[in-house]
Order: sequence, then C-alpha cells, then structure tokens
Amino acid sequence: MTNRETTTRETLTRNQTLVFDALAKAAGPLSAYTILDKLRDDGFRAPLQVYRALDKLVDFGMVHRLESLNAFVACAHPHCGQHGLIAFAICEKCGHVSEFSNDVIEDQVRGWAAANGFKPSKTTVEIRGNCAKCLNS
Amino acid sequence: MTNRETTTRETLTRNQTLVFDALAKAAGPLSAYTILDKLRDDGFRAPLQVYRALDKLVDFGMVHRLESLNAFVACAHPHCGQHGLIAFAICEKCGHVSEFSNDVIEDQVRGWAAANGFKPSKTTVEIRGNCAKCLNS
DNA sequence: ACTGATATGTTATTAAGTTACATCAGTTGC
DNA sequence: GCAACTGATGTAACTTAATAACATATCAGT
Repeated sequence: MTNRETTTRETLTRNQTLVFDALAKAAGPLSAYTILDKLRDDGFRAPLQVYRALDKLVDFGMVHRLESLNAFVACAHPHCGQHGLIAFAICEKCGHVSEFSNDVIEDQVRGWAAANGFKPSKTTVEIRGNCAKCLNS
Repeated sequence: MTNRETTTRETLTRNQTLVFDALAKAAGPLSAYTILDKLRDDGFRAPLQVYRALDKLVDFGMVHRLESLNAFVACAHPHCGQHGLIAFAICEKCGHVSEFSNDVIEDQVRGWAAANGFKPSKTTVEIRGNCAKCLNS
C-alpha cells in the first residue's frame, strides 16, 4: 500500500551516510536545504547532492518525507523493515514528529481503492496540531 | 478534526472569484503559478495575488490544498459545508483527483490523538496511485 | 584495459512561497 | 464631511524548494 523498498540496500554511500546521520541526530524533521547547510563542512556544495541521497534513503525506507512540511525525518523504527501505512503527527509548535502505523486506516484506504478501481502506490497521512508536551506549558 | 471555517463567508472579492473560477473549471489541481498564468489577462501580475486569494478560499473551505502536489483544487462538494476528514486519491498519470470523506479514518486519528494527548488542527490524507480509467488503457 | 552501471560534482534554472511596503476602498464614529 | 480603522490590492525583491543538463569519477565484471 505504502512505499515498498524497490532497491536492495547493502551499504550506504558516503553521501547517503552523511545525510542519514544528519537526520538521525536531529530532533525533528529537516528540510533539504537545512541538511545542505549542516553538511557544508563535509564538502557538500549543492542541493542535488542532498536530494540524490534523500531519494535513495526514502527508497530504502530509512527516511520519510513529510509532504506538508517539505521536510524529511529519519524513520523511527530501528530496523525499518516492512510496515504498512505510516501516519505522522506533527507538532506545529515544537516541530516534534510522532510516527505510528495504523492497520485500520490502511484497510479503509485499501477498501476505498478496491471499490473505485484505484491502485494506490503511496499513501500520505499527516496530522498537524499540538503535542501533549506543548499543550502543558 | 480537520480544518474549520474560521471566517464567515459572505461574498467573494474580485480576486477570490477569479481564482476560484479558474480552479472550478480546471480538470484537475492547479499550482499557484499556473493559476497566475491563467489570470494574467485579468490583471494578475504577482504570485501574492494568487496566494492571498487561495488562503481565503481554503479558509472558507471552498478550495483544498494538496500537500503532496503543492497544488490546489476546488472542493468537490457543491455547498461545501461541514464535512469531517477528507481524503484525496490522486492519479499520477492523468492528474485526476477524487475526494472522499471517511469517518472511520477520522475516528482512528481522533483515537490516536486522544491516547497521546495530541490536539489535531488539520489532517491530510492523500493517496497517490493510478485511477481506474488510466489502468484500463 | 574496456564496458556499463552507479555515484558525484558543479552550474544554472525553474517552481513555490514570503517579506516588506505602498495604496485603495469601504465602514464606523464623531 | 472627515478622521480613524480595517480589509483588499498592487508591486518589487527575496528566500526556499526542486530539477535540468552536463562533466567526471568509481567500481564490478569480463
């Protein structure tokens, strides 16, 4: 239903590693340009270096793209294998992103698709709002 | 759960009408810049004219923004009053967008939010894939 | 060493969205 | 009528996001 791993991941290239590490150690999602800035010292000069690495990482399922933010996060799941549809809850105050998967939503999407002859390739579910921590402060 | 109408709509301004009509008569979603081009003859010169109108129209619930496309569509529902969460199925071949609402998904989102102390303000559900028509051709 | 596939580097360009500032039109209060 | 306020508009400049085009490098397999 959601994105499948189309490429076999063996080893990350240098650039992919740098981009992934930048995302992994960040508190929240980063835009491609923010990543670029963080990696200037590692020799990154142009957006394309970041976008190319991101494309692969998303393909591998190690990174998710947040459509409503034009930004990217490292996948929260340690070994990031197969999971179904993933939903994101994005705090508009602190920027924190919670990732969860939900089979019921996935079934509903599949159901609508089946009923309408639609063949889904990727499903985006993003909830914008305020997280518990920010609401209590 | 999803976006609420925060502004009371009475009459559309000239620019809002122009932008809405452009969207309403389009077959699929349009980007802000595409709208701008269509409205050059009506005196539009700058992106901001489009964005300002779009902001209001989205506020009124007459237009939806497709996050995964950076584009906008006129709402499919005639009187576009209250509906709950709206999902979009977007054909990547022909660009056609189907809009549907789904209470089960809305409940799931609400449920997760309640369990996690998250207060949602807007929920995005976008399914990318291929529509029935395109699959049979 | 030669070939093909993948990864990289670099420049320039297109697309998307915002900031800042000036103006204009309608309304409300006096 | 006129000041004061509010919302809509126009315009230029700018930032941010993403891609196109082209050159080069790296490496596996033969």
